[in-house]
Amino acid sequence: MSPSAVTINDVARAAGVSKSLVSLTLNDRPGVKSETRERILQTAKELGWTPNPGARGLTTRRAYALGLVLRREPRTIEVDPFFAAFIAGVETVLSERGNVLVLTVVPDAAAEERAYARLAADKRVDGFLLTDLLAEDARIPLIERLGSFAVSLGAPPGGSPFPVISRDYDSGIDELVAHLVGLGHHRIAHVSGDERMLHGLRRRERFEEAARAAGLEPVVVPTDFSPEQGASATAALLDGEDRPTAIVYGNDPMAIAGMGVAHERGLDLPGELSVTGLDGSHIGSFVYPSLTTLDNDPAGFGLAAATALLRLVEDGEAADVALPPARLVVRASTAPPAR
Amino acid sequence: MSPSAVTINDVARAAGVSKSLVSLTLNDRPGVKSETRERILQTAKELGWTPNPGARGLTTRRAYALGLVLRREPRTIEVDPFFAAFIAGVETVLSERGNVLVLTVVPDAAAEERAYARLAADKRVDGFLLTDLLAEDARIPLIERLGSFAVSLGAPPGGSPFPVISRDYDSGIDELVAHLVGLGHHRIAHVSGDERMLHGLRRRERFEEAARAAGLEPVVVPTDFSPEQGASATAALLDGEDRPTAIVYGNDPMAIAGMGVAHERGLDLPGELSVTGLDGSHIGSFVYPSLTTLDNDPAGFGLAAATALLRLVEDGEAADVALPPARLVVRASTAPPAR
DNA sequence: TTGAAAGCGGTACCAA
DNA sequence: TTGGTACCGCTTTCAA
Repeated sequence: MSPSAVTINDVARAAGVSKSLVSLTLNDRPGVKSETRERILQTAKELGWTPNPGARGLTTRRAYALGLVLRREPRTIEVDPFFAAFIAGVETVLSERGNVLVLTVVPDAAAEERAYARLAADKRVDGFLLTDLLAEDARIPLIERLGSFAVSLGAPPGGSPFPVISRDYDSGIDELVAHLVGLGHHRIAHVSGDERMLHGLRRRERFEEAARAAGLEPVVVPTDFSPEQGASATAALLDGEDRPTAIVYGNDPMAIAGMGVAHERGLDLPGELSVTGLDGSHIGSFVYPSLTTLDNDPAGFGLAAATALLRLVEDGEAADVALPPARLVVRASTAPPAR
Repeated sequence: MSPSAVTINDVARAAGVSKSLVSLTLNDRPGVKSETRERILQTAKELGWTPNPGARGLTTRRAYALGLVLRREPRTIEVDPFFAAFIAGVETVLSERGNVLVLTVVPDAAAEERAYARLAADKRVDGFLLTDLLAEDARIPLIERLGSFAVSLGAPPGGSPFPVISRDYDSGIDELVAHLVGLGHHRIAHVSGDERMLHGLRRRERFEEAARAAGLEPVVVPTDFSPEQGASATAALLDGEDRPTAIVYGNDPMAIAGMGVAHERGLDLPGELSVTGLDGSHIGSFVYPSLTTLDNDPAGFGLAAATALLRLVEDGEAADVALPPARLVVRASTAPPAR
């Protein structure tokens, strides 16, 4: 009934050979006469047989699966625009290699640790994709201790035993600041994301460097990357003295929330306030004014990360990957300051 | 090294019993003296043993995993705000029962069918969570044919052999229309979502009924649920004659895009145009004006769906579930028409 | 180049 | 209440 009732034995019998030969053939191993090999491949296809990963893993000690554990506040669980495309990128690699993605969403650090430990111990996955990297990320030593593998999006400052997939965002931030300065802005603020996160911190640092290099005194309001805090940071900036004429937000959702606050106060955007996001999202092109931002390539990240991780799992080693640098996407939310 | 090097044999040896007893104990089966049972449980805990799902599944014919296949246009892959919380809800159920979620994102119908077939044939999952239900959804007969299980979010009109998780949205739409009518709106339009999708169609139908019941002539512009089409539908409505004073969008992202278009045309919101979303998203409270919408409970859906599906897989049957009705969330984007 | 048999980590049946 | 053993589907020696 269930189409997969067919096993290696069925194939062996139908092809008139032993299980061993079927196994050797399927795994592209030498030592099978090419006629036999053809016949086996043929009948396997006819029967629609595909090896059972569970049974296979019992001897190969593989799960043929990769894990992604997302930690998100239950209060405001809503995943960044980044992830759908990231997962789709991962998927393109996995599906053509018979692997699968195991996704887990956890509410806090304790549950997170349990999730990694459980997935590794039960051999549910062969390795992990590490996103939202923290400066001192406990997951890296944890995964080492668990005897599993990983790749990280971004390079941990302390170094990592695992491959790193990175993308130059610094030059994009330079460009973005130059763009604003070129428009005539002198008071530029940055509503930064969670600075315990590597990309939040790095963006903040680079923003400050770029601003100073342009002779400006950088103003930074740190947040946790949530729209809420993006909104309150904006309110603080707009209600304070020396109101900025441009605000660079750590991500698009915060920029959108910030625009809401500015509109609420009756400001004309971008005339009285220029805003930019970061990590360009789809919805960013449809708000008013449409959002200037730095693009990102979540699918590219997913593809590179999955490829490297699979390679690490299979060959025991894999190289770091550097993706093409982020690019500036100029839309309608930035303009010369009206003054 | 890897903590899970410990197997049932290790536990049996350490407890001084046979594998069989360990297995019986772990599966809460009768016929084990309670002292022995205690001793086994104790040593299992000490050794940190947890049964290997792959090996287990070999005889039980279970994967101890559920599947979620998402079909998304590669062009504009960005997943609805619904999914993160939905998955988190699923997770709460799965994690405490030693199950896991396998997530797949596919670009088109062909890949989708392959994904279901593969997941089922390879016994990677015991059943599927069906979201974004279509009016005539080919996935239901497909999954039956594959000999697997499913639960669907929403009730297929043709009926379904699988449990249905549903939530009354009709009364919410009635409330929403009544809210607008109460404010004094006479020309209310609906930018509907993809009408091949069950919830898109149902919302449209109910909107029309509610409008007619209030003595209004409903205007509907169908879309595919994307912000793009939300934007272009809005442009068409605003530029046409007999411009509506209120627009009900099929989801929040379209409403946000629509507000962008209205702002771009210099309209004052909500004075000159009231707008509402549907399926309340987090970001919707931070745009300007903050979005009136109908709430949703993605986590509740996830919890109910996973519970029912697991029950179906284990007991061969599970009842339908009706979640509490959607409620109106009135925020700042709706007001009396200025005229 | 091929087949037989053992073993991976469990479950299930049967006899003790 | 217990232990022995066959077996799940596949990979991997090892002999033939």
